[in-house]
Amino acid sequence: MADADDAFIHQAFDLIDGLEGLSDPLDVQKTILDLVARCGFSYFAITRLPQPSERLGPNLLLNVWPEGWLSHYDRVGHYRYDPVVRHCFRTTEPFAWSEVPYEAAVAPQAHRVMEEAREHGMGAGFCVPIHDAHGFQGGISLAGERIEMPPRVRRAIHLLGLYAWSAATRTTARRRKPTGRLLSARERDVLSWAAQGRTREEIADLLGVSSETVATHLRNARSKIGTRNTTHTVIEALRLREIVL
Amino acid sequence: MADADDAFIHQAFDLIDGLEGLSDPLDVQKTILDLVARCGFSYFAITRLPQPSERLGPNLLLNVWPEGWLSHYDRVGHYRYDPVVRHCFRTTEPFAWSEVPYEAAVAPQAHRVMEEAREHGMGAGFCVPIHDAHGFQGGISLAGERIEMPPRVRRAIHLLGLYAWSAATRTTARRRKPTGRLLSARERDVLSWAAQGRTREEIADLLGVSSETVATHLRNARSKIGTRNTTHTVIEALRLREIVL
DNA sequence: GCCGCCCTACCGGTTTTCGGGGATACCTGA
DNA sequence: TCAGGTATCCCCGAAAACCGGTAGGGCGGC
Repeated sequence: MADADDAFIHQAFDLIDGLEGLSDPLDVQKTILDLVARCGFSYFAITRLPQPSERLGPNLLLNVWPEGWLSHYDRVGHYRYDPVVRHCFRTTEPFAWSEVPYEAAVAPQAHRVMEEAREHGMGAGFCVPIHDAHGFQGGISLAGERIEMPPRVRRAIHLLGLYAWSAATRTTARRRKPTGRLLSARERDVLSWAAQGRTREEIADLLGVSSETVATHLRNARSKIGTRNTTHTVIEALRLREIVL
Repeated sequence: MADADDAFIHQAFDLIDGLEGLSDPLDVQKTILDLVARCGFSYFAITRLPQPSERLGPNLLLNVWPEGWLSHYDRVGHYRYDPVVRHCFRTTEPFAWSEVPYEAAVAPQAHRVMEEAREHGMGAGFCVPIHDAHGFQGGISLAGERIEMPPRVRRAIHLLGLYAWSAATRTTARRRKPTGRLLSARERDVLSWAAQGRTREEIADLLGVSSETVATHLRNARSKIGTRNTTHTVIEALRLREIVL
């Protein structure tokens, strides 16, 4: 048994070595699925974190899901209630779906997501959350009818997930649109200064425009993001990654 | 050579298995140092991310540094310029110190940090950044006079670093003070609502106090953090982890 | 018991922001 | 060509935030 585990580990390391050379995301996908099939995984996805208003679909870097699952998931809006997604915000360590705590009584939608996943042939799953300096960014999800994953194999898959993420972002980078910005450059400038506590007059001086212009930019940013005041706008712009720090 | 690598990986996985059972941080420390010594590492540390005004010392979970290095590092304020620390904000992947890009010409302080590390017997190093849902949280640093680390070993150390972080935070949790808060509970409440774009009146209603009280809390929070207005205070409070989301 | 901090509350005056109107000019893609 | 987005500027009244000082009650530590 331990021998089988070690064999798996070594193959996972080989796979990680090989990931660097791949340039087609489909190769990444196939290579990984071949290996993890041994643990009972038939499906998997690598995805970026969608914004609350977005769908999951456009944010998937790679995915092999059961027929119709993704479109159903997006149509019903499961993303907002998926307990696996929620758990990604709370932990940095990988986890099995079965380890995710949720109260079916207080979160019926969460329960429904898991039940429907089961009906689609995903009775068990494993997730590796990905975080960076700005917080949660995405994750790797593996799923199957039933899975068997000894501790050491689990850790190998953890590591594999991290490098698979790197490989997936790298190989899909060029075909992603340049992050469909919501705000204009000037609006982001203004909000960045506002985040530093500057008043309109100060920002106007810093940017070399009139304070009326700054007010207009703030107003337009507010209406674009749909926020209530400057503080709210700055926070949301940060969350939407329109501005940094 | 590959056999030696595989032996290392095998032992690293054994070590990770063993980490879960440890309760004394010094055991964690010794176990890890024993293994990585094989790559030429003599020193290492596991540290939380200090706030810009803080010193590194109190944030170290575990550390085995050369004599006098830490006190020197803190006294000189190296933390603010350390290019290794800076790089942790830019990447999620582990990296060797030698891979950190910095311009000695434009960042003389950064150069000085690296030169002084070398003089203290740390000619080479390796760092595993740790991120969570709130961004960069800390890292594992390994250092030695000269190091040898084949790619597969590097990845094993990557994984080891992640679990060492978990073990270190777990085993040192109880002896850490409850994060010396700057703001009071009420001030944090008020700022959390302000981050959602609420006005003083609305917050007053939500908390069941008068809007004058809310104004006082905001004023006190401002003066404690040293910020210019509510927007600035909310942003800083987020950065200081006084409030979340 | 006193000191410091927290939570609460009030006031008057000043500064800043908000909301809703405008307006002109440029550029880009349909 | 023309619509739509961007960037710039202006006005004004209303709303909100900021500033400073003041103050009572509670609670924990020295």
